Amino acid sequence: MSPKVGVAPKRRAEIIEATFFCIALKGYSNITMQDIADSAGVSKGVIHYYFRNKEELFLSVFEKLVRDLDGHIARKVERAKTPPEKVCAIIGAVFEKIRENKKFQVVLVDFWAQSTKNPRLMAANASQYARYRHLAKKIIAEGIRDGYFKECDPARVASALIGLIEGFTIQWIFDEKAFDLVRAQKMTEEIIIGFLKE
Amino acid sequence: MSPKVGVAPKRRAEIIEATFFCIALKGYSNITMQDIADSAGVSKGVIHYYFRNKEELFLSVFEKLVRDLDGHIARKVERAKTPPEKVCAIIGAVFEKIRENKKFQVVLVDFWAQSTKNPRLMAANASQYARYRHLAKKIIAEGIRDGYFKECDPARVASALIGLIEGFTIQWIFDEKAFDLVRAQKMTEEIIIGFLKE
Amino acid sequence: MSPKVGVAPKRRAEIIEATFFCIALKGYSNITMQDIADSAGVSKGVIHYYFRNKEELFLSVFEKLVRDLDGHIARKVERAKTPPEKVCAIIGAVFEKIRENKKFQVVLVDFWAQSTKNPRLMAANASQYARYRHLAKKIIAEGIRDGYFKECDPARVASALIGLIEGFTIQWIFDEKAFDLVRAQKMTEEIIIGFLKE
Amino acid sequence: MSPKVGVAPKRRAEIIEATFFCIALKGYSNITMQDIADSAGVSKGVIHYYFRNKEELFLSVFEKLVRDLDGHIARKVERAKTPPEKVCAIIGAVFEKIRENKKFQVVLVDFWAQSTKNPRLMAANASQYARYRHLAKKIIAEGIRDGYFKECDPARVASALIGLIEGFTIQWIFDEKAFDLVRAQKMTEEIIIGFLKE
DNA sequence: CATGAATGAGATTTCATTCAT
DNA sequence: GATGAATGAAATCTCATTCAT
Repeated sequence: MSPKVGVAPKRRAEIIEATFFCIALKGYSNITMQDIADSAGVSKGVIHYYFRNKEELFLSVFEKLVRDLDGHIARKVERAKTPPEKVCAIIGAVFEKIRENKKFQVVLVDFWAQSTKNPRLMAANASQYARYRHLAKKIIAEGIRDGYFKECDPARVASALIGLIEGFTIQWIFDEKAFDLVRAQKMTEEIIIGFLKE
Repeated sequence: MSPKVGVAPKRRAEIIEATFFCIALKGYSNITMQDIADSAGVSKGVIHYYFRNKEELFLSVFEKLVRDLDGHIARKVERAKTPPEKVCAIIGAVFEKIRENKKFQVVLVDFWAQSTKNPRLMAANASQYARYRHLAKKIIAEGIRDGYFKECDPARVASALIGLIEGFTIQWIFDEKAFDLVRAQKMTEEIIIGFLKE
Repeated sequence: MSPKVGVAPKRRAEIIEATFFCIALKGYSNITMQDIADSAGVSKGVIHYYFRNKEELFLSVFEKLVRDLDGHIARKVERAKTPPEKVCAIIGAVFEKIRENKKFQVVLVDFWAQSTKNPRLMAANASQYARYRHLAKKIIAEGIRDGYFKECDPARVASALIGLIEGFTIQWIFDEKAFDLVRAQKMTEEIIIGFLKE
Repeated sequence: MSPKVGVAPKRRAEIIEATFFCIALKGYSNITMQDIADSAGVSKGVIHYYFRNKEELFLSVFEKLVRDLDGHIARKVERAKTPPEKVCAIIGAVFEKIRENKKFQVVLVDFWAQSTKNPRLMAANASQYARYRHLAKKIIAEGIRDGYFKECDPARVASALIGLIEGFTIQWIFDEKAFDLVRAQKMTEEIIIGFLKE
């Protein structure tokens, strides 16, 4: 029957959210704990009460990011029926996420850069992409088996699929006006589905 | 450019080289001027003699990086004769560069991340990709005109080409064993040339 | 004494006990209230309920320490009959205490060091040793009067007695294997009684 | 021909000296780097320029302390001729040091207390006393061999000698007025030499 | 040209203490 | 009585930059 119980998880989430916005705004290594505290509307001490240190906090932000994207992709893929639809679901899920919140990709790139110094982050990045490739590979293999796609190496096409998505979004965050993101998404589908169907 | 150019270009180049290695090793925002001084075998003071400040130095490193890659691509493209060969020259140039020196891409990603905070870097990144897209677009347009490629939007295919290259290399730096880079290069050619030839 | 005494003496005693163990383990100024709370199995808040602040708590630990040792010595001395036996009782009491619990001396040294900053502690330390010297002096004077000991300055021999005990135990806590504590005790008796009997 | 060369060792020594005074004044764990900086008349940064961190600095202070005392004892012992004179030289050296600078012992006790937490300090303390015991043991053994002292265990008497010295000085720093330090020194000689000669 | 000692602002982190529940 | 979330002051440490020599 202790007081304030139940506040903790909410407060944790708030701090993670605030940190996400700060990273998007100023970049991973330019934020101070004070920035985060101000943004979350709490005192500096509170952040260390919930997170052992800066690295722990940032890792939590990254985990939430990945969990969100994973969930979004999974839900979209689940709803799709045929393998081609599922491939498009993956593509659509990522492009949508970026389109609806450009910060998403900005923060992701920041995490990429930090992984040089942080082995845990490096491993997390590696496993994230491995997971996406694995998902894509499974769908493509299924498509080949069921006659939707031509005979090819599913693993390699999976890498290309993930690569094409990331490659487009990267270019886009540096220059939003370079091309239209919706068209980039269609182009991705066209190229990958085109390649798979012959 | 930067001040005091011409005083001792060799020393300048050495410092830039040392900085490049340091970034690759520890990441942009984890290096100290002391790290760089140690790596270059000079005193801390001397770095400030050649570069106004840390940002100036890092920008010089970035400029050199881009200049190197630009030159490498240009030389390879020049040697190619037909548009398809030229497209493959671009692909080959980048993949080769990464393969021969993984640090290259690592440092590049680091610069990407820093551009959130640094408008000059953001602009430099944007213009780099714009330049590559422009080069690719020109070649593709030429290919369409000369009947090598099917009718399509050269700009969009150019974006896809650059995106696919970057997407592959990004995945690779997180996990070298995820796939073979030479095969990724072939896959890129296959997908893009396949798409262009229908 | 301290406020709120009598509210729950058992809880108070538990906290003092836990604090004693923490000091022995990590040292006076390296412990946090959290350490103590964890060790006592209570919440941080409760400590401040029983003790105004950290200093008050630490002083209580010191007081208990001294009270324990005083009682132990008094009981042993009381049981002894002749002055030489009483001198040996003092020696035996302290050595026994240290032997049975090395932490005892470790914590004591820690309190010594803190007295530089804390006048109350300084006074407490001074009075503790004054008390022991006084006790020893009284016994020695009695021994001289009753013909057990040769004519000498009881106060000075008392200082030497206390000094020899402390000097041995100090060396021993730094290196248990330097010498055997039982033999050190015998040596103390031999030297002091030998000196007193000429 | 670089400037300011030669300043470094002097500055290092100054900081060590200032730290020593601060410890004597406020105690090991109550000093801040700012206190030391102020006392040394330099900026906070300078201290970290010369010493990696607080622990490193404090260890340097301790080393200097020990080095000073060691040298002082060695010089006095060297000048003495017979074993009894050498024993008195050890006793005199330590008592003199404390008498001429009470801070010496205060700081030493502080280091003792810190050794609970710091294994390096613990080892240093242990080795310091082991060294003193070894020196005393050698002298006593020599004295026995040459007929100056009665047959006895030199190691145990050495421990007693060191113990008696430390025990006296400890009591004295808590209460200067408890007894006269010169008389304590004489008492130490009387007791130890008395014991050794019969 | 070159050095490296010095600075000082600012970052992370710790922790005794308070207080609403 | 008891909890643990919250505070904020203060401590350690880092580091780009300056500058006398």
